[in-house]
Amino acid sequence: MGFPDVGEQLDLLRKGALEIISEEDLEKKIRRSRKTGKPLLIKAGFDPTAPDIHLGHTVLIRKMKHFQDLGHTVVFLIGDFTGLIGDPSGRNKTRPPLNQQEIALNAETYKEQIFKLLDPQKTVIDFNSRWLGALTPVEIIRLTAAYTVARILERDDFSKRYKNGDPISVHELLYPLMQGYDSVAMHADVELGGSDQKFNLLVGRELQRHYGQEAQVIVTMPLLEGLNGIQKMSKSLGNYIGIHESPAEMFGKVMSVSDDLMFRYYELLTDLALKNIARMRADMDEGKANPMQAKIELAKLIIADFHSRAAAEAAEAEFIKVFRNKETPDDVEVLTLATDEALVDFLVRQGILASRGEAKRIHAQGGIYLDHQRPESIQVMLQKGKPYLLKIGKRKFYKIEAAG
RNA sequence: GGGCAGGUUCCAGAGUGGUCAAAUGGGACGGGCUGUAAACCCGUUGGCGCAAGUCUUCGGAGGUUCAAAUCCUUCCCUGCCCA
Repeated sequence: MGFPDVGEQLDLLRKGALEIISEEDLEKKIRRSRKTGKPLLIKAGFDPTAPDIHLGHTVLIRKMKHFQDLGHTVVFLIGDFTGLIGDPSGRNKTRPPLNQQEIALNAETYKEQIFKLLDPQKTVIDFNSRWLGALTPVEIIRLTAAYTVARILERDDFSKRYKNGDPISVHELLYPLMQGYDSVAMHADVELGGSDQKFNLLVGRELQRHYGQEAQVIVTMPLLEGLNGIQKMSKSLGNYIGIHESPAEMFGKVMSVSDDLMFRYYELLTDLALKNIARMRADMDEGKANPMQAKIELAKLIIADFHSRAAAEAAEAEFIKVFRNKETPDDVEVLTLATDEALVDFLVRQGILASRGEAKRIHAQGGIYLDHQRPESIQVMLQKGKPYLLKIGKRKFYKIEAAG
């Protein structure tokens, strides 16, 4: 069995990609691989410290899957060595080295997550410490000689930081070189990355040429905006949807996205064809379609990828129940009460609210409900043995029951 | 080694002796509205206190002053320039 034809491959690979440098090179490589029957080697690097994949990462993983579906070899590269540096986005500092055990553990977690999209049989997992850790100081010096400071400072975030007078440590300059060397060591044909990786990926091309290899093709994917639609989705910004999250959480988070951002999510997080998405948007603009319904569909598609269709249906039903019909959800966290206690004290002691001040504020704003009523005062005594339904804001529900 | 400029509340960023728990923006949270946890509008955003008020906070440590985020000393960190 051979590979699909060249045009077909290119079409799929182009979908959603921001840039392919260069398409001619890619076409050439695909053509050759078809002729020789040898799959292309696709590289995509991941941070070893954060095996907590969110939807932002899946944009890239989905593209890996496309390559995989076409019969190419996808290498999920864990940057355990480059992780010591931390990609110089400005925020990251040098990280404490992870030990073997931690790395192995993180790798396992990664597998469990990425295999929701990728085929475990066909995915190669590798670690760049295998070759980077084996480099001698002399080899490292030779590597650093292959590139100039001025060129590294061209990198967008370096140049910004440099102009702003923000600190740049020497080891950070090594990051692009190290990542580029990975491509050399692996003889990568294609490297995938987010658009913020473009510079690093290009360095890979140059280093491969420097070491006498054919340059890799780079494919960059857009960065997915986070839930607030402003910054990119990231764990540290707290604007993400993790793929391990419960269907209910995913559903709620998708629904909280603005209608505009919804289309973006459709584009990057589903396999829906672009023209269908465009039609959906047009229908909505003409008032023929309802954005809420489309958002519900999106949420269901996403949940089906990481959980199941059934879980998606259940999450929808629950959402409608709670937020449209304003009923109480099925699963409510149960808290226990051992003795009579004033409401405020209970809220703070349980860690539901951070302080009595916060409790007071929220109460004053009408955000505390006890048995569907806004209590006169947060000093009301909760009586042991009596069941209560507590609601904070629109979406935090608790049942209070007697202890034991 | 020398000179200069900086380090502020979740983030960005004002403030340069009292009127500062500290402008403004972002984020977050609460309310209203709604077909959505969209959009939009309003409000809140250090602790304790019903409140008046009080305590802690502006890189660290000391000091001056009735009074300091604001002045001084020193230490740490960052940037720039010179060597």
